[in-house]
Amino acid sequence: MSAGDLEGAAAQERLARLAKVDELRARGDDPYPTGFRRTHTCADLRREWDGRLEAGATTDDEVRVAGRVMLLRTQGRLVFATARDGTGDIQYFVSRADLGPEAFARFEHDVDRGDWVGVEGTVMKTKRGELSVRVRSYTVLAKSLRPLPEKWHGLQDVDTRYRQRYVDLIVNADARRVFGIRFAAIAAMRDLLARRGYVEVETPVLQPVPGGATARPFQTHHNALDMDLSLRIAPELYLKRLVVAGFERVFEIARVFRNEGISTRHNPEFTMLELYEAFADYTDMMRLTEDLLVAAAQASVGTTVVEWEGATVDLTPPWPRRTLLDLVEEHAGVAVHPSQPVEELRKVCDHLDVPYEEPWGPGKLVLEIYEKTTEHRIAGPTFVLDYPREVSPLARAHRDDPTLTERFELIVGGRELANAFTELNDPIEQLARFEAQARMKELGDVEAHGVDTDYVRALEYGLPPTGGLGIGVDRVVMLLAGVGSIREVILFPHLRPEHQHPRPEPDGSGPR
RNA sequence: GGGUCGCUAGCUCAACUGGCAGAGCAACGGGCUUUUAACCCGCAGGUUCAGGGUUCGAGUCCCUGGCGACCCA
Repeated sequence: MSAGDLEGAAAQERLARLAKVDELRARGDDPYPTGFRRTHTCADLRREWDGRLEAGATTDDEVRVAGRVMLLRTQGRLVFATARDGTGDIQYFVSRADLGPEAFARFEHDVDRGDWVGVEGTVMKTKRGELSVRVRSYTVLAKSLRPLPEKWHGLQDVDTRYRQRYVDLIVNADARRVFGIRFAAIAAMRDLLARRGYVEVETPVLQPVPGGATARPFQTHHNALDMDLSLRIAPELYLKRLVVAGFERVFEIARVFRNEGISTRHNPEFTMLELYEAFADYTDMMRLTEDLLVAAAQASVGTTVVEWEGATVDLTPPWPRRTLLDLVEEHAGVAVHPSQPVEELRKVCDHLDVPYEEPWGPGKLVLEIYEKTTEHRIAGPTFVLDYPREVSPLARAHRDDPTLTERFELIVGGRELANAFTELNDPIEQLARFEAQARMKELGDVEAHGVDTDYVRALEYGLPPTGGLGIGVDRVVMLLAGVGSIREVILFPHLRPEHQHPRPEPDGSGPR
């Protein structure tokens, strides 16, 4: 990699560090050696010695540790360096008396903040009580060429934080905290499902008929087969094929792709936990949702009461269960039902200032009224039950009302965190639902569900009664970490290209 | 898609109503044997996001564009 992105002082500094690389090599020291055998991590050192050494104590305990130099304090013939590894940090106590004048001068000159440095020495505690390694010899393990951001304020520029997440993670403890929560939450959910006998599976990302959600897919092309494929918008239809196959409990932590705008709530690729359980229905899925989120919260933040977007969210179960229609009546002040004629519902929309489109049937109109007037006001956690059948092409009709489905969404802070239903397992009805979606697609709905005839064929072999659940992992992590933007919980979020200078048009008018 | 705000040294930020582009950290040179964002002295570092315009004079005002943040749809 060239330094084409560096100018001025930064380029100068990089050249100075490259000169140090050359000097190391000239002396026979590899600035990028093959390895370093360490005896302890920083956490090991603190665990074994921190409690039993007094300030000023020295030992003969030999250790080898390695870390990135995060802070350097030189004090005449002493250097104090704070080094950090994956477990924590430790101070290197570097003394001219211990190293000898030549090696000491080399250390002062060679080592910059940001370098990876391994040391060999003895464990001690300074007069001020800081556990340290008294360094007898050191090895540069990886010479850094670029300076780290300011040591106190860290890296603040959000654009750079996302583009160079590695730097963000080096210098910003809060970024490390957020991703620690993410990894712990995912591990906890995976563990809980494994303990309950769920099998983790992998299903196709490249799909000929993207299904399982209403969303625009990314299109791609397989050259050898000369066929168009889509990146999956959900793993749902493949996971249910596996339930047909006899896997009674399956799940996948699936990266899915939706060709939509980018915002604080949307990234074009995000992570869903989807699971299916034979002989369960959506009420079982509610209990499982509670169990999963409580496990994730306890494992990652140690509590089920969290602060999010200025509100306190109490995840202690059970969570309220409210029907969508009741909630609309409560928040919009109108009783609606998908059995009403379209004309009546359009009048309600006009009254509530909810825009609608010509092809929408009563179910879609009811959903739109809910989303525009009610959903964002639900603090939650609340299970919103019984969505209209017209907008739920994969969910089983409600046992008490055929215009509705046995489906819920979990809403917290006005946002959908999970979506679940008693699965539709009647192949004839599924085909009819697909065909209704296909008609919507013909009328211009780019998000309408495609007809997956192989999925219908699978259903014809018999899908047992099944409950299914999808959890928006990124949004759950946002909740647990208390952050407002999905970009804060995705390691490498999508951004526009970094360097894009306007290219003058031939007529001189510039880009549009 | 619309609106508001932002972009100044590698990083974090100043620069009043249009009037000499600055500080701290980092770097570089020097001092300092118990520091914790160490400290002290010195030195260097700029296409003020890009392009155009107004003006005696633009970081600052206007226009176009880029990137980002926030709000709305």
